[in-house]
Parts: sequence; C-alpha cells; structure tokens
Amino acid sequence: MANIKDIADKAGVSVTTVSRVINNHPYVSEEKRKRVLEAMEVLEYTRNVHAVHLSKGFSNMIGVVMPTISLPYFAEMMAGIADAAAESGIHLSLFQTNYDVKKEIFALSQLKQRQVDGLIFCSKALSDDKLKEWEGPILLCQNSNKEGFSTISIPHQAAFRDGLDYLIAKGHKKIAICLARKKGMNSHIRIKAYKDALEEIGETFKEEWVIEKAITMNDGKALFHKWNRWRERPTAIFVANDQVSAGLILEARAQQVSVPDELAILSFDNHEISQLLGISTIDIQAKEMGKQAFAMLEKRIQGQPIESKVLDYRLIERSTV
Amino acid sequence: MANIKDIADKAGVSVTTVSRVINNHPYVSEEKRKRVLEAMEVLEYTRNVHAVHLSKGFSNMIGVVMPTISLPYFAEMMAGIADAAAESGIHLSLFQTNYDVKKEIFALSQLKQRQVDGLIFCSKALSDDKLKEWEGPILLCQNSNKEGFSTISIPHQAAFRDGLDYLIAKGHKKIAICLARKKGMNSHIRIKAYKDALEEIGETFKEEWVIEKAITMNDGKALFHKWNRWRERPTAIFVANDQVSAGLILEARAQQVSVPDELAILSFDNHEISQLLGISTIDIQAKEMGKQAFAMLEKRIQGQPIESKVLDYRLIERSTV
DNA sequence: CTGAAAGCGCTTACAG
DNA sequence: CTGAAAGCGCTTACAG
Repeated sequence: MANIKDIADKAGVSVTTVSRVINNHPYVSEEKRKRVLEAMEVLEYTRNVHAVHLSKGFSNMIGVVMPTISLPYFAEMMAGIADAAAESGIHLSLFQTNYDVKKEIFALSQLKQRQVDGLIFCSKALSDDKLKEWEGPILLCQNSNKEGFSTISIPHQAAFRDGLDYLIAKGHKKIAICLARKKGMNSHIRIKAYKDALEEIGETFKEEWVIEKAITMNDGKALFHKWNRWRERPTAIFVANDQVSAGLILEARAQQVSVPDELAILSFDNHEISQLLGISTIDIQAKEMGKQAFAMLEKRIQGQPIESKVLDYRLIERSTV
Repeated sequence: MANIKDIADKAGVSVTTVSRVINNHPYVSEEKRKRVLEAMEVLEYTRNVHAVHLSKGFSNMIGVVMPTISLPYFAEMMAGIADAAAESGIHLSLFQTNYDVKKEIFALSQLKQRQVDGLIFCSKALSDDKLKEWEGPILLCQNSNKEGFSTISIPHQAAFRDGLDYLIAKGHKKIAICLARKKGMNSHIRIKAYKDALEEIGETFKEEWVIEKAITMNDGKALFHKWNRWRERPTAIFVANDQVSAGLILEARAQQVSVPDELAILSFDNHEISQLLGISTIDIQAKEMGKQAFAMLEKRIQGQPIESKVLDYRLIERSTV
C-alpha cells in the first residue's frame, strides 16, 4: 500500500505538499497539485485513517448506546441518527447493552480511549451519577437532574399527564398503567403523574395496576390475560409503547373483548402498527429525536456549551379510547 | 492525557516494558510490572486506540451495510451481529444506505482506508461485479454467482418453491406474489420459481400478479386494495415479508374479507407480529443469520478461506392459508 | 527479563 | 507557494 511518502517521491515534491493536496489546502501550485494527483492515481493511494486520527486526535465517529436495536422505538431512533450522521460524514458505532451496566461502561471506556468522539445514550441502566464520573461529550435522550450532559427528550411528565387527563375526560376512572421498566428514568415521573391524577379524581392508587417489564407484543398479549383475570378490572390501560398495545388489542379482539367499550387503550409511540390498528397514541417522534440528538452531540464535540432540548409530542386520537 | 512515555518515566522503566505490561506480555519482572501498574493508576492512563490501530494495522471494527435499520428484518439481523460482535470485543459501524449506490461505495472506501477490517452486506443495490472491484474481507448475506465472497443465506429458491407448493397443495391455483424490490438478488430467483410452479399446474403467468416495492405495513394495506380492485382475483398471495402481510391481513379484516377463505396469505420472516396475527409464514432466522455472518466475517479477516453457508428455513403453519 | 530505536502514516507549526 | 522536521502514541524486531 502506497503511502504519502511514496506519492511525494513519485511526484517529486515533499510530503507536506502531498498532505496539502489531500486536504484541499489552497497554497499549492496547480502544477504540483496535478503531479501529486497523478501519482496518487498511479499508485492507487488510499489514506490510512488511523494515522489521520492519531495525528488529529479524533476519530470522526460517535457511539450510540441502547439496550437493543430490535425494538422499533430504538431502531427508529437509530435510523434518525444514522441519516444525520451520514450527511455529516460521521461514522456510527453501535453499543447494544441489553441494559447490562458492564456494557455501558465498556462504551464509556471507548470514549475515553478516543475510539469514539462522543456518545449518545438512548436509554441506560447506569445512574446519572455514575455517568458523571466519565469525561467526554455525552448526550442523553432523557432529561437528567444532573448538570453536565446535553439532553434531548420529550416532557414525559406532561405527556403522561395529558394522556391520563384524556382518559379521564373520556369518562374513565379505573385506569391502569403499563411501563417498560421499573427502574427506568421516566417510570418514576410517570408513576408520580399517575398518583396525582388518581388523587384528583378521588381514586385510590393500586400497586398492582402499575404493570411493568412490558416491551414486546407478546408482553401485550400476556397483559390482556392479566387484565382478564383481575376481579376488579380497569376500564382503561395507558400503555407506554405501541408494541405492547398492539399485542394487547389483538388479543382482546381474539377474545371478543370490545375495545374501547370494555377496555380502552391509550399508547405511546405512533409507529406504523398503531396506525394500522387504529390505536390512539402519543406521537413521540423517535426518528426526529435521533436526528437532533446527533446534531446536538456534534455541537458538544465541537466545544459548544451544554444545552437541553425538549421535543413536542402529540396525542393522536384514533379508535381505542 | 498521560501517554506511555509518561508512565515509563514515572515508573523508571522503558516504554517497551510499559507496552509489555499493557499487553500482558509474559516477560516482565513482577516488580516492574507493579511499578508500571501503579504509575498508570496515578497518572490515570488511558491508551490511545488510534496509535494502536496505526501500529498494528487493523481497527477491531467491522462495518454493517444495510438499506435501513428500521425494518424488523434488518434490525433483527443487526441485533444478532451486535451480540456476536460484543462477545468478541469487536466494534460495529453501521452504514445505512437506503440502497443508494454512492453510500454503498462509501462503505467500501472505508474498508479500503482501514476504517473497518471487514464489511457485512445485508442487502445491497450494487452488483456483485462492481463489488468485486474492491478488496478486503466482505461477507454477503445472500448467495452470489461470483467467487470471492463468503456468503450466508437461506436457499431462497427452494424456500419460495416450497411455499408455492404448499399453497398449491392447499388447493390454490390463482396465486399472486409480492416482493420487496424488483432488482433484488432474490427476486429473479423467486420469479423463476413462480413461473415454474405456474407452468406445472397449467396456469398462465400474469405480469400484474407480481407485485413489487412492498416493504411496510402500509404497503400491505395498499396491496389489499389493489387486490380488491382486480377483476380477476387471486385466491392466495405469497408475500415476502411479515410487515406487508400484517398490513394486508389487518386491512382485509377491516374490510370484512375473510382470510383464508376469500384470500389466503403466506408470508416470510416469522417475526413476532406474524405470531400474534396467526400468519402462516416461513421462518428465516434473521438474528441467527446475523450471528453467523459475524463469525464468518471474522474468519475471513483472520485469513481463513472463503466459505458459503446455507441456513435452514421452516414453514410455520398457522391460520392464514 | 530489558531497553534503544525504528516504524506505522499522517498533520502542522515554523522558516523560508 | 514549499519543505525539513517534529509530533501524534503506540508496537516490535533486535541486541543484549
């Protein structure tokens, strides 16, 4: 593999000049530029990016940390990040953690070693405190009580409360909620909003009406049967993702339970499946979030100050409430 | 940031010894090893990976090329690749191409520049011929008529034919097929199998019964209406992916068309959605394919010979045929 | 077991 | 506009 020195020799110039040509530096005579380009052609030169990275001190690559790529929410987000990254010529490295703290720390160590210039955490198990022990540009896709990170998120508190109010306005009082993870950053906020809402309408909080660890369609299916077995049944369930809602609704239909008459369902995401099934849901623009997350991280990498952005959400009424 | 030289000075040894300690080279006296480790601790040493890459000549990273990460099929495959890569401590770089040849070529150029040690093409627009013009370890997730690549795939020809035979055995003669892309590597093979099957049962081939560019659930919905408008309607459609099938079936249900009585549907993928909807489908183990693709590419990178692997598929009977 | 030194292939002040 | 030289931070024969 020819290197910059070979090109210089062949073209009869210095390596500096070759480097200038490669980097489109203006101060090169037309004649030498031509000779260099020609030599590069003849010797089939390709630049060794590792040398560039070592010399420049950065890698033109960012890392994306998420539990799994095979859930639509994360895949959407990743697609948005990837689109934006491609436009900027930045590479993307995926760290699939399955919420394993060790794997999250591995990603952080890669940032420290300069394998990547920055990190986007789409969702994580590590606490913000632990995260703060690491240096380097980090962007969180959730709001944080700690200073030090740029963040982008939707106002989960408000969105969740809006959803509850919508259900209440539709006449529901017996409302259950279904979350992805107990420990999730947003679960806490949501449960708080849930308790508040219940209190306002004079309902008592029931621990068992907060369902957790629901992520897939099959979880939704299981959720139906759970609902079905309860002696006192909620008339509405507020579900934190479209996959679960879809499973729930399909199973309800299969079991001849009428939605929304016997059971109303409000969801989160607004993926294609919710459109097809007519699920009322709260659109959270995962792809757009990915795009903006990338842009914000880039700014951080370039030394701009920390910022926090809040994205809009939108309740989409369809036919399940 | 402390470097290897700083550590050497602090510990009173040579950089060679420091390097040996870092790389767990055996020939280091316990005493020096200890001093080095201590110095690393004190100075908060982190290795600069770019220097390692430059020196060693590889990057410990592979690239994954796919049209989009937000389709379940590709997301599944990526999840499989990512799991396997994480186990081997190899990094993953995503190239999302949207079947844009320029972006595929960009990925290839990155391989040439050593940004990545190898490339997995999950699906591509570029012809095998064009691909052959590039060097470096490449793995294709489809069979290829060219020598030079390791490949992993399912036997699309056989699988497609089996599906058709199954429909025929169920009494269908008026069968349409629905593919993702006209130019896809497998479309050609499948259309061939389709024609063969039709000929054997004495049916004439109709160009308009080969539907193309169907990828999403909404495409499936549109497909239903297309079917509904035909004056002569096929009694069965063989659809190349679960997303499309799901959209098709849900719309059929919504329009009170009975599946499979009025319209039978056989699908490909066996994603969760097909299970929930009871779609008869052909399981193609996308995640497993991703895992094995990674393992095979690694072998290539380590200099082992080219190989081709064929994965099993399995027709899963449910209730749509 | 240990170290001096060359090498990986670029970039970039600095001096002209 | 041009080039000699130092620097980025590691690894690795080679000689001891």
